[in-house]
Amino acid sequence: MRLTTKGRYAVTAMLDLALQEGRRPVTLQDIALNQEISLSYLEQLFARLRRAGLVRGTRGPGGGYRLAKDVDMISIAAIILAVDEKADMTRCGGDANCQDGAKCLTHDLWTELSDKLFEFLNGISLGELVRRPDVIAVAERQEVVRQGLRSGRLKTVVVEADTMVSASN
Amino acid sequence: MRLTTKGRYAVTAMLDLALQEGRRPVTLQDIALNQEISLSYLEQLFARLRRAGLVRGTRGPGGGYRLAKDVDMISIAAIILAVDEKADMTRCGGDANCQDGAKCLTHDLWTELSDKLFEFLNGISLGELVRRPDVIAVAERQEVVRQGLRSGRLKTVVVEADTMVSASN
DNA sequence: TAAATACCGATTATTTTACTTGGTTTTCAC
DNA sequence: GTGAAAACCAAGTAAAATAATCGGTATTTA
Repeated sequence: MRLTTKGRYAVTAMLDLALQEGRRPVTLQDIALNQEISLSYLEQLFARLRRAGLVRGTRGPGGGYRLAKDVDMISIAAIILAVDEKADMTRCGGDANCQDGAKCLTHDLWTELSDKLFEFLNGISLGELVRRPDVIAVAERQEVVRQGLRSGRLKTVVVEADTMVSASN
Repeated sequence: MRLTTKGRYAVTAMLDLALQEGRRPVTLQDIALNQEISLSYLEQLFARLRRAGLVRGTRGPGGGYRLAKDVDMISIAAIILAVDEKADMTRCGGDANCQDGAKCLTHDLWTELSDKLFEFLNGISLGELVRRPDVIAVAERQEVVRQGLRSGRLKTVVVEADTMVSASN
């Protein structure tokens, strides 16, 4: 189990998707603007997420990405594993024998810790994070900003968004 | 909160120290052989660990490193934070405002997740890992191997160690 | 048919990780 | 005191991972 900014990008992007489930698919362009990350890098990440069966992409105008499963069936661990390399991290080649034949103790201890960490992150789903009470309001505000970004009128729309929020509350 | 091989090196090295608490200090040379990692890189990691107040070094022959606190007072999280850079990972510069003035929702969600992860790793101490029942025996075997490494007779000593283990049980 | 999107592969730039080198200090044992 | 074993230190380099760039093709909608 590894956890780097790469994993963070993946998780936050997936959160982005989760926050808009039921609406139209989310484009990578959207996320790229949102997350301030290059479009092409996102494509690379989403290629992995798709291969891992976590998202489904639809092409053409109005297309984008949707979650491939229910938000509660997607764990943080699954997302991180999807974008990480083999995540070997053991240098003992997987078999529990290293150090010239003697069993590697610290390796075992690390593996145990790593397993605990996996279980922990595997126990947290996207749904769990997204269903927080205070999240909804901000999500709606973001939806407005998002539409603004799409129409290309950034600066002004942000201001409009602020007003519209107090209206929609 | 980040978790890379760098963190793993630090944690396993600290485990190495924890396993030998009460005996003579552990030299980085020892750990370098054990962990198959360069001595100088270990020095860099231990410089951070020392600055973080997690280990104490004593110079001269017979010197080495000891834990600066009780094994139960050293959390995995503390070790990882010690060797990591500032671990910013937010790209929002710490203040919770980003995305052109609108509050960054996914950033908040990530922060929350990251906090949970920290608490989790902060709740696990070196002592907790090291006190596992099956650990003791292997630790003793390792002690023999370790002495062998010091005397430079690696191959033979590993075989000896195996016999000595069955004797010492 | 044009535009918007996913999808793809190769290359490059940047950053981080890990190693190398060549020291100095401190301390122990002789 | 002298020599060796260790921590300590700093600068530079190599290797790997991360992130960005470029230049496309394939699909779908309007």
